[in-house]
Amino acid sequence: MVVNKKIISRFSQYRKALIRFQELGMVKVFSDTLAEAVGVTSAQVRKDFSLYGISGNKRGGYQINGLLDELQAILGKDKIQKVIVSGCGNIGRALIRYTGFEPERIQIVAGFDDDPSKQGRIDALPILPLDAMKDFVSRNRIQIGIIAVPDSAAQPVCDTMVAAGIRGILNFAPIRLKAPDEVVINNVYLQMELENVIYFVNALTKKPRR
Amino acid sequence: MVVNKKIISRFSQYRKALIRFQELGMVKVFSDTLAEAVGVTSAQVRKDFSLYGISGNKRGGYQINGLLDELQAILGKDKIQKVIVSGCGNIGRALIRYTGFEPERIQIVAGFDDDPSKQGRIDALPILPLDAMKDFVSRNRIQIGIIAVPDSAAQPVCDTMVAAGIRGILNFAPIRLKAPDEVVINNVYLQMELENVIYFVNALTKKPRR
DNA sequence: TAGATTGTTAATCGATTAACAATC
DNA sequence: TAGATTGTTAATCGATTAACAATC
Repeated sequence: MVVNKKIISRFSQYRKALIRFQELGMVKVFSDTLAEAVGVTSAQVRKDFSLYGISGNKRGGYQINGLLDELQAILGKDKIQKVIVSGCGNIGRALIRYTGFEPERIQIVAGFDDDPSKQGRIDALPILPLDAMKDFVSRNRIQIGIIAVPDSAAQPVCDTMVAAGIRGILNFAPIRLKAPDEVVINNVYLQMELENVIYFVNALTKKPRR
Repeated sequence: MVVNKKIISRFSQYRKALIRFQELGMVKVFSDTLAEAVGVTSAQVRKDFSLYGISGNKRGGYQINGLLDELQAILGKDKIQKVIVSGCGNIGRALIRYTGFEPERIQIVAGFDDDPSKQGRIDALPILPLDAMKDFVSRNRIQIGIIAVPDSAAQPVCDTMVAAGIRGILNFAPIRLKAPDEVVINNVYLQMELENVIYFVNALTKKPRR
């Protein structure tokens, strides 16, 4: 992968901050202001932008409107992104019902689960057996999938997704998935994130200063 | 913060891999083998261990048992970690019901939500109003909290947690929380993780090679 | 002993930041 | 014009890796 994951995360955060600024009626912004809002240095902001050929005005900062357009395009916000979810247990169902995606133009269009008791519909969203994935994905030209199944099912589900034509996966199973290089995989390891917090809390309480 | 977040994440992963190895009946392991399982270099593994004073045998690798004990201690697995969840909507409820925490000795002991329709119990777990947090936290000596409330409520809930004595927070709200330096905050920005996948999928499909 | 693996040092790599010339 | 901010280069910082002496 050529570009860094972190710069894209920052773009997401810049975007969020800019939307807030815009709502406050602001029209332009300095690298300094944006940096502060996101918690990075102003050099970082300017570097990031220049790396993507985004330029401002030498003394007037950046036009929020134009800047947002550029970021939207980079992040693929210019069109609605359709996503499927595999595994409709606790996490899967929460994601399906999660209201934070819609305003970001991310739309979950179907769930998949082989447990018949979960098939049918969740809030108007069809929940289908895994068998139906390939057909559904190609028919609707889906590129992105979320894996929210238990450990043991994660790799086979991943294989099914890849075979169905999915190009990018957000994985919640605490497993390192094997997939061809051209498939993008991003892992969200919940226990690990929590363990991280626990470690640092323990570390700080043990040696109070240092 | 003195130590790096990434090394702790790797410790979590080493630990998981070692448990798998142990289940396979393995007794000792080489840095090479462990590295492969986690997807890092063997130098990384040895460096990480030596940084924490963990040593192996010059020709016999590492004893899995002893290694696990050390990692458990570092990660705070030597005792059960009690955690509270604030916000019992989609995400909060999913975390409460999530079965992946228990085997990791992470125990969610209460939920908090000011919506009376959510108060009561979820699967035997008490769901209380935020008012009750301070008392509950100090009585049960809780140090860790999860924030799974909508944007606008996140900062006040964070303040409540800090006031109640919480030392570490795992935050799911797409917001940068403000808290005193000694409070550890780890953010899980779900939209951002998905946006990352979307970006790289788009980037790869646009310029197929490079 | 010969061979293999650790532990650590030094080299490399990449990302962040400081600094400043260009310029509006 | 004087002042302020961008865009970029060079310096710094930190993390990863290569390499190898120590040693079991």
